[in-house]
Amino acid sequence: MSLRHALLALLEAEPMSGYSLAKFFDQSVAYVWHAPHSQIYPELRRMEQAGMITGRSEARGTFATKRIYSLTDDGRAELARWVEELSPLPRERDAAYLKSSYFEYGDYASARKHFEAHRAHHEEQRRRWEAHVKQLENRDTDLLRIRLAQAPEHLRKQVVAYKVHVYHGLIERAKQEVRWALAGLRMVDELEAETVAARPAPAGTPRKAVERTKSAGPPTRVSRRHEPPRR
Amino acid sequence: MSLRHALLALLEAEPMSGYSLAKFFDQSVAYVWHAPHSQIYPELRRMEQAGMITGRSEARGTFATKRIYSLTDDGRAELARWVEELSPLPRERDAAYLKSSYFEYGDYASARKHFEAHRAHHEEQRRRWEAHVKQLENRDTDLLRIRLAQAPEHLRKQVVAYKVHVYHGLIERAKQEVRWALAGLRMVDELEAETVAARPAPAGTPRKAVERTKSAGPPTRVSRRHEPPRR
DNA sequence: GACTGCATGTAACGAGTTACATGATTGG
DNA sequence: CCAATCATGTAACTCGTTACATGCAGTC
Repeated sequence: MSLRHALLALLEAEPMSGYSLAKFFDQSVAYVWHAPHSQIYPELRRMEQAGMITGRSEARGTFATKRIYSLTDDGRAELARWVEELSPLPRERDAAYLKSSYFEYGDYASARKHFEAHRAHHEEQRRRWEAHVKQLENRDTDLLRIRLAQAPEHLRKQVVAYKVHVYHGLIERAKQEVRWALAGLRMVDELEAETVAARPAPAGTPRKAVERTKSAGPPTRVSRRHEPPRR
Repeated sequence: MSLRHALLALLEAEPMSGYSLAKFFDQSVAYVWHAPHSQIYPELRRMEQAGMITGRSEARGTFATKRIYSLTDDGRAELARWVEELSPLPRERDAAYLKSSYFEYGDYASARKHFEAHRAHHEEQRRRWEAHVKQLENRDTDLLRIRLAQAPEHLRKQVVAYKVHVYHGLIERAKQEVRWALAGLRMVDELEAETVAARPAPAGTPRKAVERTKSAGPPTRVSRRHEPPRR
């Protein structure tokens, strides 16, 4: 139930409406745990039901109202409990790596396209995280300012340090993914070079022809060969 | 829909029952994408409905039967399509890092406990992946042998290479996570040392006493401080 | 005859995604 | 008055988790 606890942590900084919560969420927690507003509003109602937060309606303009939620003691206790508690680390589930395991069902161009996209994605992520960690280090986000203003002096250092450490971790991860993608691209080059070497084409033959050069063997399109196993 | 395509890929190697599928799954794909059998059986039925696989019932002993699924041409096409297709990389969602961002709500011991568990988990993962990649490199798993026996010669190298690359990536990731956890532990030490320095205890005072040494200020247990925000 | 492995499921729930939907307020 | 932004939702669906449930087959 990470969403719930992320919301508790945000409300610990300051009472807010669901809308502001969603805004702050996008600018902070969402870098680590994404959630759309359609998940936030109902969760807030469930949390209120469970007594972790209370909402009071506040006027907005003449006719409209908004609902401001604040933490209850139970909510604070739940937040503390969650932070203490070791949660089981999730099972591995990585769609990109799964697909990469089966690139032999596609061609070299496809493998390259995927590794290239992987690289681009994680470079972008890295940029975003680096920008954000810089803000954190300068204590330059709205949320952090609020939090620091409230935290007792001896905790301020920790408030920043833990978050910075998390973002450094994310950045290193992103770098690792970029390295992995680049190594993947090099690997594809090598595999292709070997294919070419194994089937030497007459000088000047365009690269494309590689697919169907040898005449030996059955018509071997890449994904053929599917008789039921003889046993 | 990664589960579906993982199953297609397994069936591409050899027709199998749901049960064997689940077994092979656990010994291969599950290192990258975990799924329990309760998810596999219904998915197989849906895939049959969709025409990607066909099942025939086969006798087992005198009374029992089992259902053996094989890929159809549509299934093969779907597998090829999926491998070609760029799927959007998933949004970040990391419960452990999220919680780490808020370690200031717990005490140093709790932060240490978490980083320590993180380290242990990823060291274990690394061991498992290293063992598996060794098997892959030696072409020493049942599934890989089947696959290699069927694959046209020019694809064999790729079949192994892509998988090995994936596991190398996972191993590097695990190492990175271990480094992150260790850095976290060092950080906690530093934070605690600073706390001690800021509240100098009489020489000879045992470390434990740090928590309640100074008499100035309110009774400040490390994880206290949860009055509603005064403003 | 008991235990282990083979074989296949259901049901309830929780979490997350995408799309649709509506209306008030504020500032230019 | 129009657009952006504040504000709050619902509905349908997919995916995944956990627990419960059943029964045959082979072997010691």
